[in-house]
Order: sequence, then C-alpha cells, then structure tokens
Amino acid sequence: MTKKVDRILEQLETLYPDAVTELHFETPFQLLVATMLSAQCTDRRVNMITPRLFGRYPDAAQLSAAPVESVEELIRDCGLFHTKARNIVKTAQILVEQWAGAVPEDRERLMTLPGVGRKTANVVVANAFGQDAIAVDTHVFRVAHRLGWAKAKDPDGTEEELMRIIPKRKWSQAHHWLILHGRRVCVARNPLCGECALVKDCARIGVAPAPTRKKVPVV
DNA sequence: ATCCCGAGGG
DNA sequence: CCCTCTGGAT
Repeated sequence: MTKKVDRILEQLETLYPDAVTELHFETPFQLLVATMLSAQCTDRRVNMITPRLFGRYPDAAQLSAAPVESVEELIRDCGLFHTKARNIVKTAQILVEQWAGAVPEDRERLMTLPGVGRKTANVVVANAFGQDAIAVDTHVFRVAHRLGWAKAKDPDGTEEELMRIIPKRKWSQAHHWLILHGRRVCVARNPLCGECALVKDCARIGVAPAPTRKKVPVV
C-alpha cells in the first residue's frame, strides 16, 4: 500500500511540479479573505475581484469598518455574497478586536472565525504560514476516494486518513497535486482514465465502469 | 443540468 | 444526515 502511495505521489509531483495556490494575495489576511471567497467559485474569478476589494479595503482594520453592502457589491461575482460579505466583515472585526488585526497562525483559532471552516483554515496555515496541512475540498475528497486512499464519508475523516498515508512533509503539496489532478484528469463526471498516468495504481481498476457519455472510457 | 479549492444551521 | 446560499462557466 505504502509502495503504491509512494509511486503515485512521485507521479503526481512529476505531473504537477508547479503546485501552488492560484489565489493572488499579499498578506495572510488577504489569503484568508480570498479563500473565504473561493467557496463555490473558481480561483480565477476570485482573482478578478480581489484587486478592487483589497484596493479599497487592504487590511483587517479597513475591512472591519466597511459597510457590508459595500463589500457585497465588490464580491458579488463570486456568489454566496450575502453570507460571504457578512462573514468577511465580522471576521475582520474579530481580528481587530482580539488579535490587533493579525491573522491567528493556528488552525483551531482560525476555525472560530465566522465563515472559516476546516478547509479554509488549512489553506491559510499551509499557504500563508508554511505549515504542513491537507485541506480537503471536493477534488481532494473525490480523487482520494477513487485512489482508494480514503473511505470516510466526510472531509474530516478523509483528512485524517490522508495524513496517515502521506508523509507529513508532503501534505501541503499533495493537497495541490490532488486538486490539479481532480480538475484536469480525475474530473467528477467522466474521469479521463484513458489519459491518466495513475491508472496502474488506482483502486478503480477492475471496478465496473461508470456510464460514459462520449468521452474516454472509464477505467 | 451540473459544477466550482464551503460553511452553517436544522 | 439534510438543506440553503449565489453567480458564472461549461
């Protein structure tokens, strides 16, 4: 098992050598906000609106005093904007009141902020503070399960399984590798198993093929 | 129609 | 466990 995992990790590293966040940010606070915005929204779109958002409200102090409607307007294109705007402003206020406008560097404290769940907290500690963490989003969840690396029904259990199976120093990169692979090859609908470099070590081998529309046959 | 690097509430 | 919130892309 570990042997197969190692092989796949090596392959993924070869396939996606430039595994870094696509989110644009200058400070931990901006990464936190950008990640909150990225829910149900592509990174590309987040990056399209953050220059204007951070141009007007560059830090927690500015954002904490911003009218929610003003933030809603600036982030509208990212969807879920009522909740996101309210959470972002409230989070900025808490940061200012409790941490002098700084972003806490540990995941547990981050998760106490409104709109910040485990996934967002993991992205922030990994990409802003260089900690080892595996943020389990929809792609990581799907690919990990198809590879046979996780059985858990929820992201939290999946994260634990992945942390056990992947060497700690590779956690953060593995997170990006699985996302990239999930977006480009191991897509939700009709995975491109015919173009996948990992098929030989994938648990889906031998499993009944999923109904395929017109694309590459599944497994 | 379905999905996007989710989170909170019931 | 389920549901809802949102616009844009495909």
